[in-house]
Amino acid sequence: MGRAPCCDKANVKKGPWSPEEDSKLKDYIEKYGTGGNWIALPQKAGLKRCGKSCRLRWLNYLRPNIKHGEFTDDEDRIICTLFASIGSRWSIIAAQLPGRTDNDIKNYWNTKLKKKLLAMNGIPSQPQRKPPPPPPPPPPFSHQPQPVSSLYEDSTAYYYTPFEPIMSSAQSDLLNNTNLTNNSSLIQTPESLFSHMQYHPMRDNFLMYGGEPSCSSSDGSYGKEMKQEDHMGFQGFGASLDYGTNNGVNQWIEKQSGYNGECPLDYNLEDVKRLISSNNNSFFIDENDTQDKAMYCYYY
DNA sequence: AATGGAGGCAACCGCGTTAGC
DNA sequence: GGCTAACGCGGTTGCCTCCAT
Repeated sequence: MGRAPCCDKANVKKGPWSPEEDSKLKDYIEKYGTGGNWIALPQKAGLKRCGKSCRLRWLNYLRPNIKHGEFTDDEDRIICTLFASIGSRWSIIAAQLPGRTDNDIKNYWNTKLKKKLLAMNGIPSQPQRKPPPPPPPPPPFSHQPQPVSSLYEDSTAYYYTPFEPIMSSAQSDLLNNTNLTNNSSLIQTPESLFSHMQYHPMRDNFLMYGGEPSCSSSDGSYGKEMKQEDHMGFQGFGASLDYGTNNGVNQWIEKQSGYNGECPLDYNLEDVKRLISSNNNSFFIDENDTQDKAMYCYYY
């Protein structure tokens, strides 16, 4: 038995929005707000649309202060850096880019930025090679012995790479043949990154992202406070982060997830993540440490 | 000028999560 | 605590435009 439809599909208009519909929706929301109920809104506003469709239209297009058009270099950097550390969590990334929506960023990444990054490193956007043969199934929780990762530290937070590269020899070759360190313009230091992001490492036991309501289609949910008890996993490559309690200390906990297809990325995407993360030497890490790193935060 | 392919983007779909009862 | 409706998110689809042939 499938999920009940959110609306009566037969009596709902689909497809591109007309200016009249836009106007109706905008006028209604500006007058009455969303009322916290998107399902009921289209009827009240005189629209033959699904509530979800109205919500998406409002959040991605009609809302005030939405930015359309070219992304700046700074925005490119933030997207790349966050993608390397948290993957395709577009709503979180969008929360760091005022005026941008997650849909916008997702489209931009998929159509332009990914190619731009690959091109910078001389990698064709479509794989020219056959995918490596599937690795033998690893024993449960098998993982290359890893040195204890040191942490990038500032006064309040630590940054750590959650994705120790686990790669096939072909992938390794790819990286070795890729001169990344000369092409790090898309990458930046945590200091500059977080200063741009208005990152608030700690405020009254809440982790804060963003200094103003975001334009993500999460309706600002990621610009809101994340309670400590929230279990928000930051998945990286080969590992993920969970916010939880360890020995009575609330902290981001690294969880090994292995390279087993949980992250259904194609090779290009993985390549990109490695390209970015392998560049971490120049931006995410303690200068005195040579290990790959990304973001990892402990809070006390 | 016609046509086919590629790229870009808006919108939809389905599922996990959350909140209210 | 369980159920259900609604929300939020990421992946995917489909349409439109541009460009090369």
